[in-house]
Amino acid sequence: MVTKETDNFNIEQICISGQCFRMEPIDGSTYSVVAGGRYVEITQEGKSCTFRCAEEEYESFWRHYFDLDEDYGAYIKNIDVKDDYLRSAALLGSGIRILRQDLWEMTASFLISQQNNITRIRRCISNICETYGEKRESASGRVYYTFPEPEALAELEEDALKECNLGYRSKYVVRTARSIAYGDVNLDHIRSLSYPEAKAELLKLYGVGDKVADCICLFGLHHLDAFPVDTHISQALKAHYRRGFPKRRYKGYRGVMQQYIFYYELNGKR
DNA sequence: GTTCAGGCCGCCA
DNA sequence: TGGCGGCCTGAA
Repeated sequence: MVTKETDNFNIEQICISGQCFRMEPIDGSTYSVVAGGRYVEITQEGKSCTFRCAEEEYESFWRHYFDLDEDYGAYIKNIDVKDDYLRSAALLGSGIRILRQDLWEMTASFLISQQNNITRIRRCISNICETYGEKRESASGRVYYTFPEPEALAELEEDALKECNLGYRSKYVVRTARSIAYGDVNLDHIRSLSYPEAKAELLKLYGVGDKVADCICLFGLHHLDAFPVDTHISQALKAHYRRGFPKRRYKGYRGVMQQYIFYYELNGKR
């Protein structure tokens, strides 16, 4: 058990922000997270966060995974005081962080995300993990499944993942798994590239377009300059930034602003 | 019953 | 280079 005081960290907001599909509420204030072959339960009460894992595991993995060494308050403080819309969005989603998730898992996940709803995306990924992932048990006795390696999916028929409810996205994931497993695209190499270079390389993957590539860069490579434009963001930009989003002002952390806007659009209009 | 999801591919002008 | 039809499926 590790308990930490946190700023600008809210596990519920992160869960429903839609960047991680393997995080879910267990009860009111406790969430489970599967990442990097690990499992943890997190309980938050105000600023106090309790991670149900050993101190060593928190320090070596989860602290970095949740990007807890970064000062998101500084990003929020830099928001244009005249930009009421962005300030409201950042206020609502001030507990969001850009998680440092696995590159391959993000690639597959955002291939699945296209033209899809978040509820179904979660189910698709859960199905894939339970069918092709590795079954494990946490110290607390909870059974969970890891995300399968590309090699495990590369050998499948292109339509095999329709069994996991992927629909037409099945061949995107299988072909991409092959490209990676057979070395046509090297993820380790991509990790060493700049944002534009990495994006160009990801665009070679079948089923990866401009938007998905940006999501992979933001969530799988932590390139905070990536600014994925989906239907929601596109509509928000039209409504609130007639002359375009001031990307230059937020250079270096545009993706954080994108997440505030995305979260605000989906959860701000109750 | 309809619409529409965190789009992309393939085809056509 | 840009526009458009088609695509699996199931929440809402």
